[in-house]
Amino acid sequence: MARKREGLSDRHRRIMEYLTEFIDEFGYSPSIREIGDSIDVKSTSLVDYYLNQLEEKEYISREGRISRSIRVLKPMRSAGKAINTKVRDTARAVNAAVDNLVNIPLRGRIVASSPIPMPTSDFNYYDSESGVEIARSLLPARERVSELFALEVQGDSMIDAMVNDGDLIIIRPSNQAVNGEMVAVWLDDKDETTLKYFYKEKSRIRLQPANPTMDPIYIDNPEALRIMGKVVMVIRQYKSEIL
Amino acid sequence: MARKREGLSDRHRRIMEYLTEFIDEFGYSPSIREIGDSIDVKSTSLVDYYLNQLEEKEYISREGRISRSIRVLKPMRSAGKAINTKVRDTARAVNAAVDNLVNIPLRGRIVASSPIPMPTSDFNYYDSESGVEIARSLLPARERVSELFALEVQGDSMIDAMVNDGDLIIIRPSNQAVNGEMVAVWLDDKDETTLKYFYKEKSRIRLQPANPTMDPIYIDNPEALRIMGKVVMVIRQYKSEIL
DNA sequence: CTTGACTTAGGACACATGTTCGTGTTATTA
DNA sequence: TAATAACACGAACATGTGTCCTAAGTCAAG
Repeated sequence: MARKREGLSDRHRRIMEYLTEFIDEFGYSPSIREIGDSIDVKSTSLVDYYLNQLEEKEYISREGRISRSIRVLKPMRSAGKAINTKVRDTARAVNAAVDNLVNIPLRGRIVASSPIPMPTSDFNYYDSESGVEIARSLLPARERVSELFALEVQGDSMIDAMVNDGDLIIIRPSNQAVNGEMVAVWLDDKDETTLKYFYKEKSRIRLQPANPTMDPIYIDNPEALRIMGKVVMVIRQYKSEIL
Repeated sequence: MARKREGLSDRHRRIMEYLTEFIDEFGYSPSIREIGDSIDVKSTSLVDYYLNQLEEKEYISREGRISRSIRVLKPMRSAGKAINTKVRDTARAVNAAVDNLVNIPLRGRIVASSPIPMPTSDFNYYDSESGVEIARSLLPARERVSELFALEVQGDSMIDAMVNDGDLIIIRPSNQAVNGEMVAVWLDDKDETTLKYFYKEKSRIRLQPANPTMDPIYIDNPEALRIMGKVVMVIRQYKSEIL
């Protein structure tokens, strides 16, 4: 059993999954004792102990002395067993369809100087990673939600794409693009990932920065460019210190 | 006082509004006594009585003996009209939607060269259908959702705030700010609205652009600056032509 | 007027639920 | 090995909270 102070222990993760699913199903949060049962912990104080840690790490929030007041800040769904995965996925898909809510897996960070971490062919990489919840109404009508994934931008290297440190970008994997689409591309010669508007011209490819004050890049050799996916959305959150 | 068995009485309506707003704001349902206070009813039994009627009419659902387990099936806001027409779906779907999704009114466009259209003191926010739906999990924990509104940015004039033409910005009205917060301010001398990080220094105010390559603006006279609100989120959508 | 359905109060009651304290156990580090 | 921090249990406690019983006021119809 791990004893490090950083990160979440297995118990923390199971609690987060239980909370996420419980609230998703019933619409209100479970009691401390119910949480205890779900992770085979007998004493309410221990659950309280874990909940305080989760609150500390800002995975949940709750109001003192108020029953069932837990709110999940970073939803976490269980990967489940291989068998259950499909069921759960369809269940989630159905839910999402009616719900208007989709959960997009957060696949890590993206730095300009390295390639985009793509989904390993392995499919149940939903792992107990936290995801980003998006209202379906914000996405294009027929977007294939199940393919989407999210990345957190690290560093200021994409300011010419009007993307800032800490921004979330939501991407649909694809190795081709239509003119005018915002794509994530890997440039061989520059050894970096950027976000640009894609335009195929007669004999070259033009990559246009989102920032209108900046000049386009021209690529003559189509081999030197690898399209990783299409950018569907960029989300920037500002957390206020005090409320 | 009406005595018809059909329809909702004024009290019913007030309870529904209270429930809708409370759950929208806190993410969990109020207790019977809290509901009682909100409509000036002292006895819990009377509230229970009303809640049973509302449950009978399928305006809410709740679990026996479980605290704060009320779920709103037909959301109702102060304006009086119910929003969302797709409420006829299964109770569960609606619950999830109501709990996890918040609808933020889209109040119009914002141009750098004109002040931010603020909420008319009048309370009928929810009149227009157009709103932006956001998963609650994307917002700060205790954000007072009911105050938020969204604006669509028009023009390229805010690129130094890393905000593009067509972006949605979500704002919480406020006339003051804490150091480090991203605020929407109106600058008297420049006659324009901008989004900047706010820093109050000894004798002046520093407005720092989000774009790290750009220089800050210094304001010596605090009167020349009007804080309109705090920026909570920026959303940029890329619609792809073909799917 | 009488009846009965509906509405309102007040409060007792049981138990659900968050909090806290004391104690013991396990792992990490000095 | 000893010390310390993190983890774990159980029980006592206070109070939050839903339920239910009694009683009474209000209004429409017979």
